[in-house]
Amino acid sequence: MLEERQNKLLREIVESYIKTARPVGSKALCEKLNCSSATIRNEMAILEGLGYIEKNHISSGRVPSEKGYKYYVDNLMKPKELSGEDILNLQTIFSNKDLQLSDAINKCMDMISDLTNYTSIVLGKSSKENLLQQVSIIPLGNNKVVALVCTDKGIVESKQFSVDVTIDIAEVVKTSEIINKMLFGTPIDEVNERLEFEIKPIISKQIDQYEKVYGIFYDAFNDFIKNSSNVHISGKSKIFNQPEYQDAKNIKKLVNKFDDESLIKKIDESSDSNDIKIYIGDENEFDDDVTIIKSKYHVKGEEGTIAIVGPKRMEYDRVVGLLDYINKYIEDLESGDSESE
Amino acid sequence: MLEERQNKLLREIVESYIKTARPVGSKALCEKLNCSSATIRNEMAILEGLGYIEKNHISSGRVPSEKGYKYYVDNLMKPKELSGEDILNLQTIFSNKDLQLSDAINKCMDMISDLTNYTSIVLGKSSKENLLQQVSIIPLGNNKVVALVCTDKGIVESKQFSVDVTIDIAEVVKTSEIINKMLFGTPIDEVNERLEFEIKPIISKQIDQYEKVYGIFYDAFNDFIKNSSNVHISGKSKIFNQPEYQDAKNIKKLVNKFDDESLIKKIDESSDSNDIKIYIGDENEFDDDVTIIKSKYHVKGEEGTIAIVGPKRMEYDRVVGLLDYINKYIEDLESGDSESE
DNA sequence: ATTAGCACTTGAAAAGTTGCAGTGCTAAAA
DNA sequence: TTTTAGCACTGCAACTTTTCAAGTGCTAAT
Repeated sequence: MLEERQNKLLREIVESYIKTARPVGSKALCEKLNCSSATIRNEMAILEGLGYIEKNHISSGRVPSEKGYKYYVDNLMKPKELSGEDILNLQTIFSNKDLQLSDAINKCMDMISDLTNYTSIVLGKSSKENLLQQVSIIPLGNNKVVALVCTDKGIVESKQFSVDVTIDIAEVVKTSEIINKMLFGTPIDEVNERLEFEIKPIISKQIDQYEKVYGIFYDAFNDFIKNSSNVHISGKSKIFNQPEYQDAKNIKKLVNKFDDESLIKKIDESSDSNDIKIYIGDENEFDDDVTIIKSKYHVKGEEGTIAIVGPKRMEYDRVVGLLDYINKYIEDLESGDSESE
Repeated sequence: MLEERQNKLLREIVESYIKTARPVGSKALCEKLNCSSATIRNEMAILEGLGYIEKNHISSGRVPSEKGYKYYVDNLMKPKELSGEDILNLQTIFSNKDLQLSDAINKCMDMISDLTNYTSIVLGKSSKENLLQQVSIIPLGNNKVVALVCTDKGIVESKQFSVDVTIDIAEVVKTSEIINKMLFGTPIDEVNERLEFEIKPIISKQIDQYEKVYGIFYDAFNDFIKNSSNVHISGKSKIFNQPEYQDAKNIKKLVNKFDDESLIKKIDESSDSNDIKIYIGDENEFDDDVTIIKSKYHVKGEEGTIAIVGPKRMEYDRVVGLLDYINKYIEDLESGDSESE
């Protein structure tokens, strides 16, 4: 732990750098700390020795190191109260009852991205905790059918199949009825197992070509699990308004990363707690030059991660404040269950 | 129309510039045209006078103007034959019968984007020519239902509703049955009209709270029409490998445009013909500095636009060749209807 | 422990230097 | 009439040099 004055100094350096993106010199801080620039230089030398701040070159001002940012967010920063306007905006989005929750979250993140000039990401995973409500077969004619899977949370995925001419579509429908009767309420990610061990033996006796019919349902459920993780990114280009993205190389590097869906999906927060987590620079897997602030949400069987991607020189207090607010809102939803028209 | 040698000269200039992205000088073309650099300079002066080529500055080589590119694509260029490898790749994608057509098109465009380092866009509109196959109501409990709409082409959209406690869900289901009986086969964009004038009078007699029940279906169909235009962009960042995107400003400008969905949707080709259309620079609404090559596809009730976005200095012959191939394939599908496992 | 003062360092911006790739024009050759 | 060789000229791009401001560390005095 640092001394009082060092804390204050570090905070001033971090906040000034966040605001201006320019290295901070000793003179600029005289007033704030009520002492001379020489004193500040001495203290700075200490902070630098401890690794909290850095120089770009020998005669430049100081810039926070990753360790410095970390110390700042852990010890010096307080989440910022939202402005009345921000609160109003967010409430407007949430109060729109026509939006499904996931859409409301997406809209919020759009707004945050707009407000902050950072990029925001929502990684929703809807398959977990979803229970099979109903599987339906809709015949289209021309030997095609649509199989659709609906869960108790109202999430629907559909898949089209061309069925072999040798198969009687009535038998496919019959199978769907058996599945509905026997597997209703099964967690969606366990359905295929039960399909194999419980349903297959039954239909093998009643239905010709049961292997092929089985395949249709197997594929449909598989598809559900695969597709139901969805990604929403807002303001991919917002972050490029930040002064660290002035040259082509940095921009391209990041554009490429935003374009790489598998990389984006890795942002998914693995921890269970709903706390806000901050990953600065090297601490995140996505990109060394950014900070990612994430938090998880769980609500009514949907879960996911919301994340803000910004430069390391990010307005930590503000972003944490915003995410705090959203989290609290979602939690209220979950517990209060204040659902009515 | 230009003279023979001028045609040849312009073609060489355009193709050289496309290949190298460097202004073309007179010396470099001596061999190709079998004459001295002085002669070429004279001809160049004429082409410049006519507006087909330009100089960046007084002592630089020549660069094609937009008019020059246009003349090139209209008069000088021949679509390039695809390499065996390209054909193989495309066929592999199309031969995968598990993919719905729209997915296959998306995959193709992904591939083209990879192959060419341009960005490709698919704007699908699936609502047109789609006929109502079935509307289903799946009750979820907790006074919620999912309404889903399926068309004869197998396209499904679903929407969740909280139904008023005063409404009997059985009546909602009953309404869905009436709709299925009466409106089966109705073009999806006409359903809501018939819903109002044919269904509403009927249910008004049979069902309590028919206004609210009506609203559910009305919203569901509306949603279908709204959501069923989908956008697929591949290789948003590919185009930045092109040498014209070396500086931050250009990149940001384009990143912003790719991020603006409403702008992307405007790319939708309005003409009816399936021809390949080329919009160079100012000719397109998207961005002055790019060329967009588009074509429309219609197949089995799905229609849409595929587009390639590249620098004006684009390999026109190759891209046109690729799109030609895809178009031809889609047309075959439509007429031949070669559908079997 | 703090501060004033000073020599020193560095990068960024401005100004200057050079060479090259390409031009237009003229006059001669075909 | 068309083509070509030759030459003076131009502008950029890349490189070097100059200048300047901002900031530092260290020393000695407070």
